[in-house]
Formats: sequence, structure tokens, C-alpha cells
Amino acid sequence: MRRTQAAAARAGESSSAPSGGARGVPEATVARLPLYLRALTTLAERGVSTVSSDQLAEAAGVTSAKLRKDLSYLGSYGTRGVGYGVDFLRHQISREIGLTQDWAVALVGIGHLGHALANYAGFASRGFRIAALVDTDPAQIGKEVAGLTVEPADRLESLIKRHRIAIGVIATPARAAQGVCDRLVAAGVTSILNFAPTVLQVPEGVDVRKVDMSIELQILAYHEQRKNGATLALTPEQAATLAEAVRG
Amino acid sequence: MRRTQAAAARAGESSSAPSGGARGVPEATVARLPLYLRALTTLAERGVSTVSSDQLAEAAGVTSAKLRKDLSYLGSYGTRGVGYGVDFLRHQISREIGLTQDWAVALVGIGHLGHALANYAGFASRGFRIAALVDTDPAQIGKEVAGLTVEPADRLESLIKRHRIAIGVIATPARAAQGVCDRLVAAGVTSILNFAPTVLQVPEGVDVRKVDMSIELQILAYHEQRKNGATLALTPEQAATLAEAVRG
DNA sequence: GGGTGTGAAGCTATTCACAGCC
DNA sequence: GGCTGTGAATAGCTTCACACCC
Repeated sequence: MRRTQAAAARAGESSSAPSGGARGVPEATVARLPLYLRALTTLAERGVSTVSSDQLAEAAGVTSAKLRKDLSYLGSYGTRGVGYGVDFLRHQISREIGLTQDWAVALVGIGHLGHALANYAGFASRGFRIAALVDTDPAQIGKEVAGLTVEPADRLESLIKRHRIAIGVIATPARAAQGVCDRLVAAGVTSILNFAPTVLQVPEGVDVRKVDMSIELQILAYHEQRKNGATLALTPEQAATLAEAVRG
Repeated sequence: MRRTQAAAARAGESSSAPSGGARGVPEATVARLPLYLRALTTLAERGVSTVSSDQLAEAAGVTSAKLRKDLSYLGSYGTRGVGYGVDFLRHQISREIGLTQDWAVALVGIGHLGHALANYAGFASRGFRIAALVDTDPAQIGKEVAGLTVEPADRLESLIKRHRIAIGVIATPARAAQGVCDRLVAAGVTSILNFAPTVLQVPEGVDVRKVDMSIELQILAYHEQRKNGATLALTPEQAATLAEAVRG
């Protein structure tokens, strides 16, 4: 049964989120809100107080029509003929995303990547706070990393309860990821960010998003292959035939 | 003009790739091929030689209909009533993605994250090879990291030419990213993987994909906020009104 | 019987284009 | 005149369901 749930839940790109019930914001829009927020923050720091959809879209790397459509799902926050108030819009988006509260995060796996994540400043800057560092490696346990002590894995449950952690970040090797995931879920975590190169099976109601450099590189390679090459004009079949002919 | 190109090019999710011309594989499918490849590799290691779409879909975390549709864009590589040959399919997908050749990659920015990336094994395992490490910080230059010497930024152009680098990975702070990107592009790099939390402007023909932990966390927070809370049944407007009432 | 390959249907997302308001 | 907000049109993606083949 567990399998079926997980499969069904992961119907969407990489999160198992419903694509919005009644009055819901489309998933594609949700994924862009953080982009708008970042662009607005940059503008605010530059002292800009009002921005048009063209300007903001440019800064966020989207089209203005898309931006306006996205914002229209949140409400009518602009002024016709003028644009959007930078601070006002920033606040509205923050609230929509849920960044007005702060989120305690558990980071599991303190290897090279875990270290980098623990020290990543942009983490804390927006409402996220690493509340626990966990590893299974005895050599790591007890160490100070980014101002926190690395805890053994068997403390995971109590740390999650104590700090009211709702989001878990997995930065372990692939083989350990599912086990860590199961423990996080059992302890009540319902949102997981997975850096391990593996597919996680989770029960319904748990959101998983993945960050996978290897996949991104492969997607780039796919397109790169088709840019400057003789392969460009050939179908896969033709290319295969040609390749074989050349080889043997 | 540069702006317009960049904006138009970034119409797709995060890559500036066309969604496939004649006989093209849909972008959504391309993004899943690496997932199938990984699942097939795991199966092959376990000694499995044949797999059905149900089993493979389960392993890759997608539905079987989606998997079959995706594979159908590549060709008819299965056998009705039987399934897919693991090794055969693996080879076909590898070729489609372009992993039969190997790709030289330049990694720019050797901070915490850069170190983690340089040491990431999964990098080399599939046709990607880090051919150059580059940083601007004099303290880093000359250091040995993962078997390579960190080079100064002004060698970037010659390194790219010498090693025929087509893919650049940016792991610098946000403020340095656009400059690095411009230099990479000027030196002939047409695919960029960006870890810096900023939107890159690139000319048409250059693919950019981004990996952004902060955005992923925010998307999780959005959904988390709507799971267990009184907010669940309220519209944003109602929630705002309520929040203000409580506060003041 | 079992499982792929694929048109057709349904759904989601993007783009267009313009009414409406400042 | 300028710019937002949004229905309508279009494009793209996913799911269905079954013909077809082993």
C-alpha cells in the first residue's frame, strides 16, 4: 500500500503537493514566488519603492504577462498605471509563502555537502533556522559546525520534538537516505528536502523536493549535444546506425 | 536587446531550451530521463535484466503511463508482454542524453559549496569530469582540491579552450555570479549550472539551469503552512485580517 | 495472460490582447 | 498615456484506455 500512495503522491514534478484545491495558487506559480521575493528584496535594498511588472519580470527572469498572472492569484496588489509597491508586495508574498513565521530545520548528514549547507548564510537570512545537525559517523558526532554540535542519529526524534522541526534536509549518501527519511517522517516531519541522489518513498501527505546536481548536468548535456554537432540533423536511429558504421 | 533575448530565452522553467523542434523529445521528458537512467543502473547492479514499466516507474517515482509515454519518444525499445531490457534501455537513454561522450566541466568558486562539489563522486561516475577549478580569492589559488590546482580567474579563457569545456558550474557568491557567467559565455561556454542565488542574464543559445536550496525550502514552507493550521480554511485576506486583529 | 505503445481526452500552464483604472 | 488584471486562446503535459503484439 505504501508504494501506491507514494507513487500517486509524486504525480507532480518533484513535490507531492496537490496542485491547489479551491482558490489554490497553481503549483507553477508557487515555485516562482521565491524568485519574485528575491528580486523585490534586491530592489528594496537599492532604494526602489515602486516597480512595474516589466521591470520586476526582467529582474526575476520571467515574462511580464506571467508575472502579472502569478500575482493576480494572490490578490490585486498593484495600481493600474503605476505598478507595484515594492515593500508592500514583498510583505504579501512573504506572508503567502509563510516566511512571517520562522522554520526550524534539521540537517542530517554532515559530510562535505552538509558542512556547506550548515554554513550557507542565505539559509538563515530568510525565515529558516538550522536547529539540529545530525550524523551517524562517530567521528563527526560532538563536533562543532557552524555554531551547533553534531548529534548522533538516535537523538533525531527528541530533537525534532523539542525544536518543533517540520522540515528535514537530507545530505547523506544515497544508501542512507531512505532510512533517514523514514525516521524523519516517523518523528513527524512532513516536508523533506533531499540532496541525496535517490528517489524517496514517502506516505501521502509528506512533501519531498529534491536537489540533484547530477540530473541538472545531464539535462544540460542533452541540450548541449544538440547544439554544435552533426548529430543535430539526425534522428536517434540514424545517429546509432552511423555510430555503428563508423565503429565497425 | 540583450535583455529581450534573455527574457525570451528563459521562457521555460529554468532552462532556456526550446521545447523540441521537429521530432523533439518534450522538455518534461528530458528532465526525467536521468531519473530512469539512475533507476536502471540500480537494477543492473542488482542483476536484474528485464523490467516492466510498472517496476521501473515505481523505482523512478513516476507513474507507469508517464514512463511508457516518455520512452515512446525515444523509440520502441520494449517488448510487449515482456518489458524492457535493462542494459539495452540504459544504453539507449545514455546515448540520447549524450553520456556516451564525456563532458569537461569548469567549476568556478571554491568556497564551502565549491569544495563539496569538487569532491562529489557522483560527478565523475557519469560522463562528467571536472577539468578546471577557478577562484578569484588569492588565498584559494594554488591550493590542491580534489586532485586539481585552483587557478586564478584570468586563466578561465585559456582553460576553457585547452580542455574544450562546454559546461560551467558557478558556485560563487551571488554578487560575483553574473560576471563569471559573462566570462564563461564569452569564452564559448553554452551550458551553465548556477548555484548562486541570483538570476543570470545570458544571450540566446546559452542554457542556464539553477540549483537553489533557498527556493526549494520556500516552496516546502508554502505547503507546510497549509497542512496543520487554522490558516487552512482561511483565504489570505481572512488570515491577514485575523492576524492584524490578534496583534493589535 | 501480460505488458507495451499510442491516439484521444483532460488538465495545467503560458501567452495574447484588451478592458478598465489611475 | 501608462500599466494592471484577466478572460479567451493556445500550447504543453499527464492520464486514460485499449489495440496490438509477445
